[in-house]
Amino acid sequence: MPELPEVETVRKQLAQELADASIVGIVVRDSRCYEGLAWSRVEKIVAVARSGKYLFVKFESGRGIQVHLKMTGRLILNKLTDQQTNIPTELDYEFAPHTRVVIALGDGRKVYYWDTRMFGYIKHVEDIETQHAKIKSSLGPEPWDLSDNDLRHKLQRTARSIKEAILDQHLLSGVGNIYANDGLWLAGIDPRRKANSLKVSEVAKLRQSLCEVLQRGLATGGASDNTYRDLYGGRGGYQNEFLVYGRTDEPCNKCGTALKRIVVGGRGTWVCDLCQS
DNA sequence: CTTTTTCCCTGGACGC
DNA sequence: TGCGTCCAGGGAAAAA
Repeated sequence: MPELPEVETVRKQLAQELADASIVGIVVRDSRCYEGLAWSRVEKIVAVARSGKYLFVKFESGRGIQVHLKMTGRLILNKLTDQQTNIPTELDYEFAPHTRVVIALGDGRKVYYWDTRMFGYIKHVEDIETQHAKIKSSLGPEPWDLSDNDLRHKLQRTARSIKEAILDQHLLSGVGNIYANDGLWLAGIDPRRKANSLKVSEVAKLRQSLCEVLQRGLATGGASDNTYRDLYGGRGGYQNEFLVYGRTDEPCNKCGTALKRIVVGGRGTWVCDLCQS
């Protein structure tokens, strides 16, 4: 599932590949993955931005597209040649059964929106800056963009579990199930604890831990345990170093105790009974 | 305002 | 082998 590190990985790749590029057409193969009016004109791309798990591709005209990959979405670039990279283009997304939207670029390249479960979408908007601002204002800050004290105040206002709280994009943005699980383990905090029961020192430790696991995700190109792939169809590396996520019955990295899978807020949750009490 | 519930989807896992 | 059932899960929207 694409979370902040995965989306940021794609954003960086898009920004590099689409600099000075233009879109000359969009073919919608499944309208459930596309919102907004259809259009056919040349749109020069001027920026690719991200807030939380949302992507914004901004056009010179002021228009743009908002993208959310949700659970299984991928943005895949088919290059005319791939001599600049060692990554083989083994998959042809032109004919892939789950390719939902095809974006044609002015130089002949194509960007494919691929999504099996179709929770994600591309949304075309007339005023991308206003749309970006609107989304951003509805999101909480990313873990490195607020102080320990600010986080503590936010957490004190809710009676939900700490895990549900940090997964709430209105409270904190960018953190999904993978990094929430690993961050809580790194901080030594039980995900079932009430958010407003955390001590000052625990809030600081949690924020620090979330920053750490997100940075690690960024450094490894994200987690490809499931369907996530980067812009070139490649895998990230974070799935090879999950701290607890998905590791049912495997030993805790700190104490060796078998990790357990529980359910918190309806989401799969992995804990070490000894290290997270 | 806060919290809960429902819904959107399909591939893969599982049971018989 | 094959069929039916269950489950994963981000976020919008409605309901409580």
